[in-house]
Amino acid sequence: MSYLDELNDVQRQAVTNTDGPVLVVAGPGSGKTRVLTYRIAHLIEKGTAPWEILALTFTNKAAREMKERIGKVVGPRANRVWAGTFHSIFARILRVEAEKIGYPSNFTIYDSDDSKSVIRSIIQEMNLNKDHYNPNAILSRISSAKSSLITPKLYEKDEELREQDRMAKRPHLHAIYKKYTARCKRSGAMDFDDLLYRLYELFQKNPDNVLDKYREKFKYVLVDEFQDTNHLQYSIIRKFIQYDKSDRNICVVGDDAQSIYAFRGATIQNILDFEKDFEKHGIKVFKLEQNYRSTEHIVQTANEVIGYNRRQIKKTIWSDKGDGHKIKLIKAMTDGEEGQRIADNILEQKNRHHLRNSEIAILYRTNAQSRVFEEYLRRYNIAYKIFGGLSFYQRKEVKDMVAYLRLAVNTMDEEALRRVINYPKRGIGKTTLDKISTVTAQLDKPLWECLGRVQLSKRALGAIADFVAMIKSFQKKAEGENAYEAASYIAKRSGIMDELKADNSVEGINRMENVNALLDGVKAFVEDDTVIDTETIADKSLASYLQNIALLTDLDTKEDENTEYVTLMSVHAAKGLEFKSVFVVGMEEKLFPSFMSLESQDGIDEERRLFYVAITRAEQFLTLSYANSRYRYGQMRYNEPSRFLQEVPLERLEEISGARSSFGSNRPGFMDRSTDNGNSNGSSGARVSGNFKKPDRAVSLGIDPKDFKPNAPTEIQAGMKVLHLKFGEGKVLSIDGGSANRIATIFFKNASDPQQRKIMLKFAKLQIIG
DNA sequence: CTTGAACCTATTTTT
DNA sequence: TAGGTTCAAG
Repeated sequence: MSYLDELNDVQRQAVTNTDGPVLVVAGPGSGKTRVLTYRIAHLIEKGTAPWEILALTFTNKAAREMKERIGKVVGPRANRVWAGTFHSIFARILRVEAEKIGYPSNFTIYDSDDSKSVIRSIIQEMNLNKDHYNPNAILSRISSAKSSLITPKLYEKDEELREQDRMAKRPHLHAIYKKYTARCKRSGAMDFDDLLYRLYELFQKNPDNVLDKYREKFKYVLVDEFQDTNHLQYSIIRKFIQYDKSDRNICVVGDDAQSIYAFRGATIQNILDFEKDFEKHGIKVFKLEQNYRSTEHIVQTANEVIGYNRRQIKKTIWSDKGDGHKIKLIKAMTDGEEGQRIADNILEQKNRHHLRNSEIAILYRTNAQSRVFEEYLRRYNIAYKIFGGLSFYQRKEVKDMVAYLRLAVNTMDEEALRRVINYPKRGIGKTTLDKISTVTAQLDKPLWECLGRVQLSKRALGAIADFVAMIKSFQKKAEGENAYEAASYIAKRSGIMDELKADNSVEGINRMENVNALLDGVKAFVEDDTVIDTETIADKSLASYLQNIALLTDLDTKEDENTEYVTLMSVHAAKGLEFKSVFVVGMEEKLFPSFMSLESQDGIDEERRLFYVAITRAEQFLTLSYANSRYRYGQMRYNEPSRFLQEVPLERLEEISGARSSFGSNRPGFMDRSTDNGNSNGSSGARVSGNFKKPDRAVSLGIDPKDFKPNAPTEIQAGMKVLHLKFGEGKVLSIDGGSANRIATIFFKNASDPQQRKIMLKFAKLQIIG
């Protein structure tokens, strides 16, 4: 079996030890996916039927990738492996079994916006103080309750939780949880957590011995990114595998150091528990410690940094790729300067090291940071792509359209109903809706069923009757026609199309295009005949379409034909990816680590793991940067450099950038490393000295801004001597680019690294001096 | 019931 | 800053 030759010793062990419980601890870049996929391929080669294998991942992308790579070894059989995200696999099982626990099989899946909206309306209904009852906080509280298998009843009885809520001035949280649950149920809806929780409930109650069916079906279970599983997910996994006569063929793969979703209930406790739970059953542990991705400077920096965390599984990640390039640190005065300097460096790397755009990534802690980088990359004419932010399916117009589709499939879907009952405007306003809501709350029936039972004005009654008739016609279409026929009918008849057509603003046209794109997507769904996964029947109904998109995110939209762009994304989003050159920006206290994490050691530890993830994305070049000041919420804020910067080994750091001289000493602002042994972290507040205000560069160059009179951009020509406020005197070496976008390459004799800079004349202020 | 203007509030987020 | 929500007047 040739694929086994592509593995190192430990990897091969992890692949061929197929029976019994296995834990694979896999460092970054250690070939984790390869092990997982080859293990599955190996199982199939040795005679296991693909559909007897269950492989759980966290992202659609990971699942897709896995199937692809299995396919390369075993061929199209790979498609019949039950490989998918926790949510999608469980949803698939629930579609079949939901009625056993009182849900319709065509249940709606609520995304977190829907969940929040439910919570908002409950808060309103209960007349609670909005200042203390923040939907985000409440949802996360409910979510973690579910993830810990705490039902509303248990929550009510749990004094500790209740006390926490009282302390946070939201004593009625348990009541909200209860109502929320009831409301989802009467809407025939499951939120993301329910897809897990209801499956657990199903297995726990075990009607018709449904659990046995799945235990027998799945002979082998594999879990990717095990460190990101929560208690609930592990409980379900145990249901599948941990019982009397089980062979316990389970393999989990994970890295405790890369656990960055604790804020969503993930717990590395699961890894520790796993070892304990399967101790008696001959658990085998394999550690993948060789990093095939990065150079030693990068790997050792990562090792050093993560060493500051408490509690971790012992492992030594190493690389045989040689030292490579040192890690760069860029110090900037402002966020704007940071943006420019990063763009400068990207340009330089492209020139000097011949990197392509696609080999470069800028990673930040928060999505809001992308703006400045966008600005400068655009100026420099470097193609880039921003990931994250609002996804296609979260756009208002798309959600509106989808809400109609959802309603046509499941009229119990209250969130969809509320969303569109008066959009486009049809005279069913707040007052009417309030009256209906009151009745709904009394009867505890789906809102849809209450529409006819409310005392209302003639006008309102008429409007509602029209609306109901319309939705019923949609329902008929959804049942009788394929998804595209139904959807395009609904788009027209609902009035959405007319509403959008009427708006001729740029945004309006954009919205129209988005709805059309959605319809195109439906069409593609109907026409697409590729088999996505096992036993997928050619169900082209609207219901089937909705099931398909509910669990898709942004990344489903097909890749741009042009892939030559610099990647901009949050560190979270970068997990699992790799780039030749990585810029980790905004390395400042209160930003990275985030201010929300500063209160607890656990919080800091998680941020550090996040930093670890960021570092280990880089193959050859790693650049860190921070700014002394940046705009936040429209206000200038001063931040100290991130504590994590002090944890980067000095000897692996390259002192660079024009800023060096203005700092004076070797590592200005950082206290001597020896006084900080990593255990005294808690009281770090005063550790970083405040000497970060650089003298104004212009002043230090001896130029008085008053004497500086910049010339018009068009006057600048190659060969001229010019003066720049920041960089001082320089010589224009060449000029590229068209009239409006002329870029000058200028050599500044007094600037340090890089002395040669490309400057967009349109924006630059240069004075000709000769 | 609809509209516009003041008002408020901000992490990360595989699903 | 930017966006969403809320509130008071049409």
